[in-house]
Amino acid sequence: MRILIADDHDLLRDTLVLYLETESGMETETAATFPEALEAVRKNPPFDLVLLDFSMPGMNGLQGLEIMSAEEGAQRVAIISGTASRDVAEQVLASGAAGFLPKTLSAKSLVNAVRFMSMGEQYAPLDFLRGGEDRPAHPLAEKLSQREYEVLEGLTQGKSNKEIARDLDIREPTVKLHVKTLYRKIGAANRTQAAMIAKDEGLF
Amino acid sequence: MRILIADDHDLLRDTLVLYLETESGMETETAATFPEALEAVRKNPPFDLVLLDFSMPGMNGLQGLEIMSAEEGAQRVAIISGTASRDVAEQVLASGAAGFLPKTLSAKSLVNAVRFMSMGEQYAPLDFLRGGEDRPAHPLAEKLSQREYEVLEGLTQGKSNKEIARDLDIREPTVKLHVKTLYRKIGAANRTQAAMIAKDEGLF
DNA sequence: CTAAATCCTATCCATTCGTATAGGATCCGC
DNA sequence: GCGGATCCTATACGAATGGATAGGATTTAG
Repeated sequence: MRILIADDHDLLRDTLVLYLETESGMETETAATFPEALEAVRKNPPFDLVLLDFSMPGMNGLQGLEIMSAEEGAQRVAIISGTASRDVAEQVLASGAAGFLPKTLSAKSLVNAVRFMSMGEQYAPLDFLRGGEDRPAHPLAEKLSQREYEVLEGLTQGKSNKEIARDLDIREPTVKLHVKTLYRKIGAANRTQAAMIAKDEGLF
Repeated sequence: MRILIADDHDLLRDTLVLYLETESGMETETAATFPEALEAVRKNPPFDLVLLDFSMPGMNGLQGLEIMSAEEGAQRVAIISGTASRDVAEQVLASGAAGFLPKTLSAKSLVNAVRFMSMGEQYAPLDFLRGGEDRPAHPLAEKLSQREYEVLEGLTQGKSNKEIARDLDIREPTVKLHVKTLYRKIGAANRTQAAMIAKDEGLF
């Protein structure tokens, strides 16, 4: 069982290698950047499982996942992330990844997850995905209405009011109202601040 | 030697505990949130060193550091972070923290750093602080001129062009030019996107 | 049912933003 | 010294944003 661990955090790599090799007898290889990971997969295939950090140098989020998934030498690809939200996790799983692992997982759970995934299953911590179809119970998000929350999401993507209106199928003046009211609720002075606040709070 | 490790990433806590206890014979305690850490420090003092994750629940960046530093039971406080930039690291050290540890550190370096700090020294990885008085050698930041970089910093703080102009002591039209050119360089369509990109890249 | 709360829509207007365009200053390599 | 590149400044204008205000629809509490 060969595993490639790509993460720019040395600390995390050290841990994973330690646990996976000693406790599961797996063969591990590591990379600190996305290009390094790609090189490893091409020069030294095949890997049963490739673990990619969602935010590491050269990895453009989902884009890196797509590229790695297309590699011959990478049987299965999973994403590991310390900051990503439920939204991102769902996108990752929808893209056909073998799994999504938040860094809040314990070492033991992680080893189990890796075993699980290398058997061909798709893994994600359930409590991470739970919460119905609406929004997560976030301290800040709770103050916003459904619409305002959706508008805020558009803001964080740098969209204009017009684009947001189109996406949500409402009129632009309405969007502007929601924008203004959500500024008050979260304490932002303009759209950029609103987006930064949302980002800092870990929404989206 | 008693150490408190506060981080919402189970994985990291497991690692640190493992390394510090087995390799250094230190006594460790853990917490997953800032309030938990505070409680531990109050109920079970004293700790020779408290390691705080810069972005964990309840910790408001530097604010959490200040609060913990004021605690009797916390002899020394250090910050550990996976995303923070050089700017943040400098602020942390300026606030009198015992050290700043990026998560890109290897497990071995980290154990050494903890030992170093618990001897009363101030620690930070040199290559993290190096780079003179200008900007870090960031892949994205390198493409920007000094001015553009400064303007981008203002953008990430949600400032208006006028405010940025005042802060940098240049005219507003100039700011607008810098804003426009940096859009092209980093691939942003508007100021919010520029701010989000800068944030994602870990600048500031 | 009535009233309050919430959400969607809308108009008006001042400010800010984004872009085009252009002249002048400074520093560099040749 | 003389291009050439880079940076700062500036003007002008259309587009987008932010704020005030108000009416109608829907839901919820009493």
